[in-house]
Amino acid sequence: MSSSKKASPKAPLRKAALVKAALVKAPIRKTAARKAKQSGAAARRKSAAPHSYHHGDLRQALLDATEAVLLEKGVDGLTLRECARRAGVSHGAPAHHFGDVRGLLTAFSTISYALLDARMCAERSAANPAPMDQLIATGIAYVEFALAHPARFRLMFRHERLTATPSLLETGARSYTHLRECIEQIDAAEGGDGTLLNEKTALAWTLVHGFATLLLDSQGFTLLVPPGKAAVRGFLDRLLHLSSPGYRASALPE
Amino acid sequence: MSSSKKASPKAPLRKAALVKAALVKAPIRKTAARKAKQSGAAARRKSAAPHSYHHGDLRQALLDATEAVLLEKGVDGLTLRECARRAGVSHGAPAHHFGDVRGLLTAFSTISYALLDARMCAERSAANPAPMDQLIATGIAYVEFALAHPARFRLMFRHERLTATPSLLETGARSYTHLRECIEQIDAAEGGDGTLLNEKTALAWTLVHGFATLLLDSQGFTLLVPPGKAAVRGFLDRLLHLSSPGYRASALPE
DNA sequence: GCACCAATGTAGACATCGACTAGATAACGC
DNA sequence: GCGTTATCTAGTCGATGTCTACATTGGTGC
Repeated sequence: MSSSKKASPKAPLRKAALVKAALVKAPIRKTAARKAKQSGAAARRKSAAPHSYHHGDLRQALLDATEAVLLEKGVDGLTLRECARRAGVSHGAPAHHFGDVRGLLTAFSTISYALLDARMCAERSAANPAPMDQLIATGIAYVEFALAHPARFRLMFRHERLTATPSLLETGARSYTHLRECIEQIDAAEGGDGTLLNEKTALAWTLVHGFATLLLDSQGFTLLVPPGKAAVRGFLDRLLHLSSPGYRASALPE
Repeated sequence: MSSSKKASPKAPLRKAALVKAALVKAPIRKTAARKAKQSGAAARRKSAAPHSYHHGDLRQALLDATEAVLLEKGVDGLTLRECARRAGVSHGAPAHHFGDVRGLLTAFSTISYALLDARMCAERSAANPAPMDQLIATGIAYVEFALAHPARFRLMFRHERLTATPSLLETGARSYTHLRECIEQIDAAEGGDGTLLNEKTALAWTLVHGFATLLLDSQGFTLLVPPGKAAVRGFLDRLLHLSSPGYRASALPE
């Protein structure tokens, strides 16, 4: 039973369940149900606002709970029931908003991609307008998002846990678009003829994604990178500069 | 085996369970247990070899089952009980060899890292001895391992599902060592003074790891890369060549 | 006002999972 | 042979995702 723990706020719920169990299949009395409802609402919302049987904004509450659980336990430690508990709601309630766990994770990932896009936009517009600086700022934004939201970032690429909805694909494509635009700007500034644009875009994406992924998931890689947020940023900056001839090349070196 | 049960290989097992359940706490009769044992062994091994209560090589059988399940269902679809079923053994048996599911996955990952190392060794020794060719061959080996064994590769970096045993860390460090040696060879050939060696190693690792990871886990990245194994290899080759000035640089460009 | 309805939430059931335990069996050293 | 140890079976427990039946609510149409 979901109310098996934490005596105080959920006690009435458990009491109602016990009453029902004792009556064995008897119809739930409305009075008991009403009491359970009210204190349940009290538990789920700290405010003194009037409660109701319905949550009010369960969808957002579940997304918030998802973020909290992801932070604490990672993608694999996340369960639908835990999110429901944190939202102060029964374990079946999320189904009305997200269908199943894939639906919840997909919605959460879509939001995460939008956050990544927002960060890349912000860093890009704050950076020097020189094309290479634009690319570097965009790449750093990508990595810093991953480091700031590791569980979000990991989930975004766990497509076996997600459903490829149109909005997920659309928001997911935006980070690519940013990099692509930067590469095209560099190519134009260098008087390039558009050769190797796919390769150059892939090089930039590969670099920032590989860096973020290894930093998050490889013990050994961490030893290569100096500790501290500023030092990591500086290291990444050097990496991007080391590869900068590749973005300007008009033909393959060597 | 007095009871005729060719219909289902597990019928005798189930029957024995029912018998035991019916007797409720009564000691298991050795005759029934023996029958269950023998046909259980028959189910687990297709050969006509003499069966025994003990599997003989359950550890390897579980690792084989792990590979099969990973191929079919991915890391998240793998369960200890499914591996036990495929090995023809009860669901508790794996605990004696791997402790828990983390132990099984850790052992499997250690083997996978060794396979990656073997592949990198082979490609490296088969390549042109020129330092840059050595690096490119090593990088391609890394990516081709990931593409050939996607579930293995993904598991290797899911450290929240693994235990950092010494052998895992040791085998896991070898791929880094390969890249590092290639970078040092290039630096020596260019008459470098060893500056930026960490950055250059990270650049190479980042590139191949990001490429492999994106190719496996990003729908959008796949669109950048031409289809087909040879085309992917060629694309990666161009990426590595594009970044080649970075490995030779004696200082940061620009 | 008011009856109805779709949306939302609760509670229980079910199969399955990982982990743990007690006990059965086999292999091995003596 | 005999005892010790490793291996395997079967049962149990709490937890999970999903499904279903039912309760509650807010709104819509009359």
